[in-house]
Amino acid sequence: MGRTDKWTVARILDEISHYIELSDPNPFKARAFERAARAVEKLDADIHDLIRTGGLYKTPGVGKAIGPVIEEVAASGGSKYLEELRGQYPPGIFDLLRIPGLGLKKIGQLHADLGIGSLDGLEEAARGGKLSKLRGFGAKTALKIIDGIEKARRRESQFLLPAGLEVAGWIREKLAAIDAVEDVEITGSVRRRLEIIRNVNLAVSTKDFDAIRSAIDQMFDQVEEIDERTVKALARNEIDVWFHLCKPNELGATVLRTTGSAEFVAKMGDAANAAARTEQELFKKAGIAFVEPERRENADDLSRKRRVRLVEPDDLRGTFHVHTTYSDGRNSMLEMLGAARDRGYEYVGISDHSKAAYYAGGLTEERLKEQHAEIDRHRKAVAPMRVFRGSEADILPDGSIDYGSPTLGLFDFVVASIHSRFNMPKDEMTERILRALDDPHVTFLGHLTGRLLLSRDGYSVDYDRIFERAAERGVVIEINGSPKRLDVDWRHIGRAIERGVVLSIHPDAHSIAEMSNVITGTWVARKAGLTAKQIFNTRSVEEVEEWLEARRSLRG
DNA sequence: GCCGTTTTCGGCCCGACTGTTTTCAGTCG
Repeated sequence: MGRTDKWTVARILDEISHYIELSDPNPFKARAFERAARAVEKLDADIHDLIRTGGLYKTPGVGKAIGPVIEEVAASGGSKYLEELRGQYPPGIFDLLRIPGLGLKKIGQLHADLGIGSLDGLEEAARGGKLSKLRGFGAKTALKIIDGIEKARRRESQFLLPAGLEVAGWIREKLAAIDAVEDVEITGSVRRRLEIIRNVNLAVSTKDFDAIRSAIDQMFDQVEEIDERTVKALARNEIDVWFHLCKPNELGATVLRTTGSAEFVAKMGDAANAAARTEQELFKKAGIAFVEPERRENADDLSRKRRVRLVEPDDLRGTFHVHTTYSDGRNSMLEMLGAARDRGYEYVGISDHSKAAYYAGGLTEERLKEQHAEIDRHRKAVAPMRVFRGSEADILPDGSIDYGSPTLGLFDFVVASIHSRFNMPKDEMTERILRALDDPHVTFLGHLTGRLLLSRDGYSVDYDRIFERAAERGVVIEINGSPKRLDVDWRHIGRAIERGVVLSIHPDAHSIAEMSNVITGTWVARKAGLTAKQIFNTRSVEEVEEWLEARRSLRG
């Protein structure tokens, strides 16, 4: 058995905490497991070493009940206590959390009183008027639940881009190993880097269709033959995978046609069917300059005479908006700085949450001092990479920036974001953000709408007024590369550029792995047709320092 | 369940909102 790491331990403690909250009236018991999970995540020492040296029980939050659970998980990889809890509930019980307004307390109540443990069961009870019998469940709640279930069902056939990429990459690798396969290309909305996808598409060139079909049959349980050249299969994570088979000299056309979009392909006309082994060759034959897949949502780019070189991840020379364990990040300051340096960055901006973001472990002024001292201690170790001290500071309901003036003056940069009071009317929300943009401490405007793809709509704001003001005040607007945010939406970026806004690609990283969110972020910029020059963090460290210095002089 | 100490129970982390209440519980960030 492999060595259990601290993340496994934390995950199990979190799951136990969830189960406890379902049934235990004492909220502090569940919270104790959660706190222990967070404490384990933040451990510097190896968990096995800690147990051996007796340090485990000195960890704050670990006592005589949780301690043995951690020891068991570390030794065996599992927990009998957790197994026992799992046995008391149906396996899909936590699916119900996808319904807005339902938390663990209410889910526990639904299960205890009505035996509900799945979306189907919940829907039946809600439609049958059974919920009103429960304490705390009224008419509005029943309506909200029915609405929530409908939304959840619609989302069942939609996936975030990374899920599609993972499946597509895995299948491509398997297919490429088959002798009869000449070539295989990922196509469809995944190739267009659309933020939400419905299926995965692959174009497979071969001289032996039968061999490919039987290989696909062996790879999947559910396979459906649509026609002689098209096969549909269901991947493990429920994504539909379409295989488009073709002869080698048809690959160019098949890749083009199955990449889409439909509008783009239609505009290509007969050229889309030309014989070619690659797409590049097909474009050449048609006398059309190659259009990047990200730019094929509509046909506009086809008619352009010249193509611009779209920004690429390697163009980024640094980034901002990186979290650490000082607030809700999972990796330490040094680990995150190391991750930035490993990407070859000239600079990185650390920005943990501000103190109003209490739930995210926002930093008090005291902790801020400690953080700045730690940054100073690490400067040499990560040189020549430059470290900027920042904050992801809350835009408070009145549009002022958390911390206020003297403290804000300590930062090299500020990412101003909204984390509370999401449901303000559009006008008020717009005024709130406009006021934030007026604050000379603000360098970047963070995730503009606060949307969470497939789970939460963003708040409504007047984009054009925001873009105008940002341009006027010289505030850079963030492209948040987190795959579940991708905020601002690429569809709005053109309007920002027209008004003179500068954009910057940030990972909003809460772990080392999430530093690669800059890549997803770059795709957003590419979909909007942006070049490296239009992105703030393609600038050199000297240029960025100069810009930040100029901003500082505005603070008066 | 953990913690601390005023040693053996009582407190534990916030604030707004919503829908259900008639004084509050649950959700959410």
